[in-house]
Amino acid sequence: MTSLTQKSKYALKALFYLSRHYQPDQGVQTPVLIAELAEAEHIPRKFLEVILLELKHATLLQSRKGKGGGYWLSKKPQDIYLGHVIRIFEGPIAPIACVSKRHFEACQDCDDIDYCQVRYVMLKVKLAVLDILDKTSLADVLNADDLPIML
Amino acid sequence: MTSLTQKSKYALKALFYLSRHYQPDQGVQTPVLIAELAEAEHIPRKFLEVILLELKHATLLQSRKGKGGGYWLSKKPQDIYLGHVIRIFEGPIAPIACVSKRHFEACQDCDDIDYCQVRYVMLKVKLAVLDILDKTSLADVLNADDLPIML
DNA sequence: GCTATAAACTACTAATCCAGTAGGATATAT
DNA sequence: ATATATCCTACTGGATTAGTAGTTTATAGC
Repeated sequence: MTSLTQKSKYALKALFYLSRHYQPDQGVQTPVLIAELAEAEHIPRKFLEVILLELKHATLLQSRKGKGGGYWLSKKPQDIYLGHVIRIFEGPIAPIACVSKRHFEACQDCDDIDYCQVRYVMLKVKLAVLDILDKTSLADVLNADDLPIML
Repeated sequence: MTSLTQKSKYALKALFYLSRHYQPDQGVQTPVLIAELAEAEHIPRKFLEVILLELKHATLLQSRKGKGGGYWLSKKPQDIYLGHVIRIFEGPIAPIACVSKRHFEACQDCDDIDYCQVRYVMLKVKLAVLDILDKTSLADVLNADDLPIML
């Protein structure tokens, strides 16, 4: 349960990398090469290409082709939320479709959706997850003061 | 992300059903037929067979064959936690293996696991989910006073 | 002991998703 | 023109999901 795909993980790693290279006080950003990013984060290059392209189509990134080209964030790291990123690659963040707001779908086997015990719990899970992912930006994580992680 | 399989959902529905049929003050429980459960909860019968068997092997259920046979809970609904059930069917409840306690595995692409931003966030997600699933029993849900659900 | 009942078990399948890869097309700077 | 670097489409092998089919074993009642 609750598993993150490699694709989403790579996307987040790429965005964190680009966030670290973000220049706050300049309008124009220095592009980062796919090749550089792939090597630095140990992401298969061709796979990363596809991922960055999807992020661009989702308007989180901008790019330029040819010499001096590459990718950069289209907005500030504090304005990019993890929930948004994950939704791009994995669709709705809901353990079950009947608790999704925008992609709601009722279970075929459900008699009374308002009293379904499974739905009751999964709604709580969803809200707890969204409370993290939709409130945490790339910048929040980079500036976190409770690091290193201790399990 | 965070998606529940049909199998887990059916398992939970079956357990809630058996909880409703649990007789608190008696040592001996009245068996419930697979066929009855399948019809009442609209679960494919053969699939449910497999599911109940797995729950039995996980010691959450007991059963008897032949006439007068069926399935019943091997312990009280207040002693069966949702996290346990979900782990039986889906394995570890962790968005990524590097935040799992018992099934820990490091990412191959990770340079410094203690400062990994992805891991940092996914640990928070995991803790939030476990805080619900490992603290909520079947009985807790059946006795919930915040029903019906309002999205 | 025979018969009906009901769970137990093994093995298979079709469809979907995941984690990439291959190869060429297009845009840009010099 | 040429080198550089992104853009785009299509594909592949493996794993997982949601079941189904068919047979075997245990049990209760007569």
